[in-house]
Amino acid sequence: MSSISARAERSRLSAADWEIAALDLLAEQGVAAVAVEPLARRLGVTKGSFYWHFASRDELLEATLRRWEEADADTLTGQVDRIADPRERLVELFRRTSREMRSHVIYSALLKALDHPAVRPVMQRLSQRRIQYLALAFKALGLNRRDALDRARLAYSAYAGFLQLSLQLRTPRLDAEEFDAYVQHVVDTLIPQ
Amino acid sequence: MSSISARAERSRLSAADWEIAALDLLAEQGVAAVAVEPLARRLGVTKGSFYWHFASRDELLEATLRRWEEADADTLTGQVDRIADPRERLVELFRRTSREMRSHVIYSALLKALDHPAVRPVMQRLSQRRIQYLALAFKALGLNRRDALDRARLAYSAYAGFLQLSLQLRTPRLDAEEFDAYVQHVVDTLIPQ
DNA sequence: AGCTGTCAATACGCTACCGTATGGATGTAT
DNA sequence: ATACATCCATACGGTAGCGTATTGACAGCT
Repeated sequence: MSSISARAERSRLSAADWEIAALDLLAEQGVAAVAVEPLARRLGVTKGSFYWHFASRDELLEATLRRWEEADADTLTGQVDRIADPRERLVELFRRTSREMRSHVIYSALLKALDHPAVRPVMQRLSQRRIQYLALAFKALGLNRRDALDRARLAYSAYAGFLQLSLQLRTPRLDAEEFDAYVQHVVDTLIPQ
Repeated sequence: MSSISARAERSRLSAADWEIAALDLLAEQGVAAVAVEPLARRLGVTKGSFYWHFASRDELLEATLRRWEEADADTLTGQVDRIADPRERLVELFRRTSREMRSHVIYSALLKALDHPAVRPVMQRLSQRRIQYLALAFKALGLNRRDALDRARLAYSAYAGFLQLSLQLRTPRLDAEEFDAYVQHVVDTLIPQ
């Protein structure tokens, strides 16, 4: 029998469940799509549940971004930090960055919501950290302070811009081979020696 | 006398007036802010007027983008086309691009709305044209087809990314001197010789 | 003076979302 | 078995925007 309810099996939800679902939605449809009622529909509950876990939509957004920043944010640099040779480390960072995906989708979605007061500070911190990391790496390659910082800005801008262009614009998609060639070109152009 | 109405002097409006106002709003607050009722308030009329000139909000958006694409879009390349030396032409293009402003604000706002069906095709055409232009310029500098196209993609990505980062993120703002130095660094890094 | 076309005001219904209030269901401890 | 805390449903009121229908104001022409 049991017309108990549409969604059986799923037990009750925690705040974390909402945050994870919010991040999924964010990745798929952007910050604006992270709305209470759509999320509730997606989770098979009503917003009566939501407002038990969170005080407001903004609180959810902030929690979601916090979670993302802590967990997902800088796994990449961690992965290459053990590479001793500075040039190899940079090259490998570029390579890995070019293959990561989900993280970039979210980053790109957040890039489109920089006017939102909950998003901007997160992205400011993140960009700052990453640019500093790059600047350090370029300094290790022999560039002076000035050039290293400028090169880091350039590389990071190229990264952000490419994301927008390829993920959002769906410009004539590069196939795998073209893409690898492009990454190689970027490496050759932006990394000294 | 005359409590005739709040807004006196202003005569009646044309479709073009609405498009221009829409572009202003777009530059200031992004695509989402181009909404009928706020626009009407701003123009000191009600939407009764709007729906005489346009069938829908989308029609306004498309008209506005068309206007922008035709008028504002590629004035820059036109300005440098007469420079004979290919390297000087590219350098000058970079320099001028770095000083233009309003056009970039709009471009950057549109970059954040690439998921909108009225926006994407415009930006696709524009990016395509600009990347092709850059690729040609790099070929004139002696790069082979492959490298020229990749370099064009890289330069254009750096442009788009920098816009997002500096206009939207309000990252520790570069002052004029730092900015000029950065542009010079970009020129030195991306333009061969 | 009256007609007609152009632009605008008002009033309305509709959708999608936010947030609140209140009560119901279910598990766990006693 | 009862009591409490936890999680959820339902129903409500509010805002902001879209789009429509109807009527009004005014200018130019005849």
